[in-house]
Amino acid sequence: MGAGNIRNMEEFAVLSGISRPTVSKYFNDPASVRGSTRERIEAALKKYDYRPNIYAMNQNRQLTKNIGIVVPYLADPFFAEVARNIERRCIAAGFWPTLFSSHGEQKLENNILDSLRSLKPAGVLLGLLGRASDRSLVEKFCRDVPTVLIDANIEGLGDAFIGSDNFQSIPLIVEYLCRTGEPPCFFEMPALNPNANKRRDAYEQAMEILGHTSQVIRVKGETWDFERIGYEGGLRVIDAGLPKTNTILCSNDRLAIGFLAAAYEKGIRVGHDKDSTLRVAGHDDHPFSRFTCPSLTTIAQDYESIADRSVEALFGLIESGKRADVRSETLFEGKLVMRSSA
Amino acid sequence: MGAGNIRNMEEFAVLSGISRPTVSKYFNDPASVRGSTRERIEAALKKYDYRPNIYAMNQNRQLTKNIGIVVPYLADPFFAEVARNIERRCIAAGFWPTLFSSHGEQKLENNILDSLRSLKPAGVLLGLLGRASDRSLVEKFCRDVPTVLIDANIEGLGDAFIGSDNFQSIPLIVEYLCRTGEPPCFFEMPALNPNANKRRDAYEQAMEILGHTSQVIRVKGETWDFERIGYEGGLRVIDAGLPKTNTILCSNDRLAIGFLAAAYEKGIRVGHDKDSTLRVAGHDDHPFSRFTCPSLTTIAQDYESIADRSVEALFGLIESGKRADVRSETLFEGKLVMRSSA
DNA sequence: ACTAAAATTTAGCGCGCGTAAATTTTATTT
DNA sequence: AAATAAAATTTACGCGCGCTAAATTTTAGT
Repeated sequence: MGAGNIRNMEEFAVLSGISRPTVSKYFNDPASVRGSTRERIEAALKKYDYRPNIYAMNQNRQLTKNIGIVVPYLADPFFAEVARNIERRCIAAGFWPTLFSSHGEQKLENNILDSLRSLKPAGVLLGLLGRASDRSLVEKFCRDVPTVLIDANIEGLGDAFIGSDNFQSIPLIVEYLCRTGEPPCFFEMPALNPNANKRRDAYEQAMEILGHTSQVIRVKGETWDFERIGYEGGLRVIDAGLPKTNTILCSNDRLAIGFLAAAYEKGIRVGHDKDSTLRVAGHDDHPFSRFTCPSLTTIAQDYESIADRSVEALFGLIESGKRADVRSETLFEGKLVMRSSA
Repeated sequence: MGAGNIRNMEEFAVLSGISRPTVSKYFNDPASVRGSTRERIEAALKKYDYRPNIYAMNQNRQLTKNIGIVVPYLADPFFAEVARNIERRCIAAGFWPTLFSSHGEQKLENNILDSLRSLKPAGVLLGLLGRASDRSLVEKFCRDVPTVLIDANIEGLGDAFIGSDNFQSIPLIVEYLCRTGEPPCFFEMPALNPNANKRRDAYEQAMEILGHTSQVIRVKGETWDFERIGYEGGLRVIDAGLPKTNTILCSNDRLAIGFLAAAYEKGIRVGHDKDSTLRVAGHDDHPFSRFTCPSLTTIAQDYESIADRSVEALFGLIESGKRADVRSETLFEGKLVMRSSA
């Protein structure tokens, strides 16, 4: 018996020998019906391959099973990886995740929030652009929809924040670099989001504690093509004469990838060995950092834990049915990944 | 006047002084109502900020304004880039694109097709896993939903295919490599989709025409972590003694990135200059290929044209209201991008 | 066998909108 | 200005399911 025959839940209910309200209950939560009932429904399901009309389902529901996942820039494999992990967990929990990318543009981010409103999601995992975000618009959104912020911690926004602890990870790698060679200068990322400034501040703090002088390579612009910024910045730095140190800590791996390209092009050997004249380190453990030349010493963020905790936090909100009394912040520690570049 | 006041289209219609069905018509196509009517509705829209309930909208519609975009592996920036371009065009045309990634897994791909069915999309842009796809399931899906295949051309599936012309691009780069140095061997990608075999075949053809002997470095496995495969393959090839040529054409850039990492690690200098002992080329012009060490000579696929043409093809299908009589195949030519690696 | 609790069924309203058919308004022509 | 066609609007109905309350059946425990 094919699919197209069954037009609605009523028909399917008759065919499965169960009343429609019970079938409805089953689709809302299979565990809410008796085992024997569940079996009969599932037997009919295999036989007739019916699925409820999601539009009719969600129309009169105060809350859907939808979950929005928003990332600022999907072409960044870091976010692709985060999104993938989150997606999987949502599906496993019986939700419908929908992935959106702002592609670095405020206009798109605003459109996404608009669309999300229409989707009446049970909750949203929101990776904001940061500085380019429309603060008041996002604020309004967060008031209306249970929201967990990820990656970029915009003060006061959302019911919770899950991200990485820059003030742990940066000192960790700064100390490693100082132990094993010259104290690093810091190649900052564009000030797109709070992570940018936090990482720079964490660097300066760590350097001060260790008794060294900070040295920051500043960056203009607000674009997300970090490789290019790292590359061009690298060329500039190298042409203008290297900083007073042979060690460069990049604010993230994508910058480091660009920087490595510049160094390579300029014939400067990068690495922690004797033959090298420059050390370069990154932050994030970007999926491709294992395959840079040389392989990149960096801080690994725990994608799985971040995804786990984010989804947990959101589900907590959803299940409680109320909004968070206190905005919680969960920061994960990064792990030092020692490879060849520093 | 705030937002929350208006509960449905009826209320909004009263407030705007237009009948509900006309308002409904407006939301379906603003151009379908008289100019004066449109102005009154839009004035009310600014004043009251109402938006229709998408679930109620789509419930009784034979066809929604949804468009599904499916890619096999979103963590690959190539697909992220394709998806971004397609998304933009769909939005511009007033559609609701939804992005899905199979993340390399058949089970996920099947789930996505399942979900898509429920979404009743006007059409789908489908980048299939390829060999890992459930052919009969996809076939069924394509019968039910207007579908344009992208990237991976699975024979007979979908109403149209848009992709790159491997039999143009591979000979192009093979000839370039032969002109400028030793004839290349070919580092194949895992046989995940038709592109894998086509590129290898195109290589062999091109070599034969040029009077050279083909030499293929074969690869086992069916995973999407091409960098790792390129890296491990690179180590193997280098350790076992290089092939009879100093030139390696990789089936795609991600493999090349891994290969470059292996070469670097082994202290082998890659490039087209005199000091180098190895040349490496790729295919696709991956967003990061500009920043490899050395920068990667490759074939650029025209992302924008591919996105344009895919969306055009799908809109054609949607507007015509009927399915394609003949399955069309549109192949875009690649352009040679000469950088430092070969 | 009896009882309380849990699950299911019956019955029926309402959601917010699409849409066909009937009617009115507007634009065009004579 | 009247006639006619075309466009816009109104009337009226139905979609598929959520949800609830009351009635009934089934299950589990004494």
